[in-house]
Amino acid sequence: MKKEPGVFDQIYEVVKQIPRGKVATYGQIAELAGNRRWARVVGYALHANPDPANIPCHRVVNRLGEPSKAFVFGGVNRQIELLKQEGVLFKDGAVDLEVCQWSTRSDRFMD
DNA sequence: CAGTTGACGGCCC
DNA sequence: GGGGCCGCCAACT
Repeated sequence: MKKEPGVFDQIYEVVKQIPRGKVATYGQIAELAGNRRWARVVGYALHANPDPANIPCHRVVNRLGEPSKAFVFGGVNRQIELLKQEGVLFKDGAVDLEVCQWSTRSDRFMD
């Protein structure tokens, strides 16, 4: 009985593909998952986060580059600190998307 | 089965 | 410039 890969699974796939030291926005994940309209679904999917061990939800931020309040898994501060440890640049509590927003294309150029 | 919600995004006022 | 509303789709109750 295999469960069909629902929208959630597709989103998880994308999130798991986020390289260390980078972050992605809900909208971007939704788009990579197949539809950018899933932005809300993405939030829901990460909220469910059935496998946080493989789903770096802390690398997922809103379009502002800030983790949501509900992100709190020990403190929003905790999340930011973790990202900083991965090499993510921060801008007054928010991720510097200009530099750390994950891009499938830029990732190729990273070499 | 139907209604409500939801860790968002974008546009309008 | 800031705030509010709607829209999208799926999952949850």
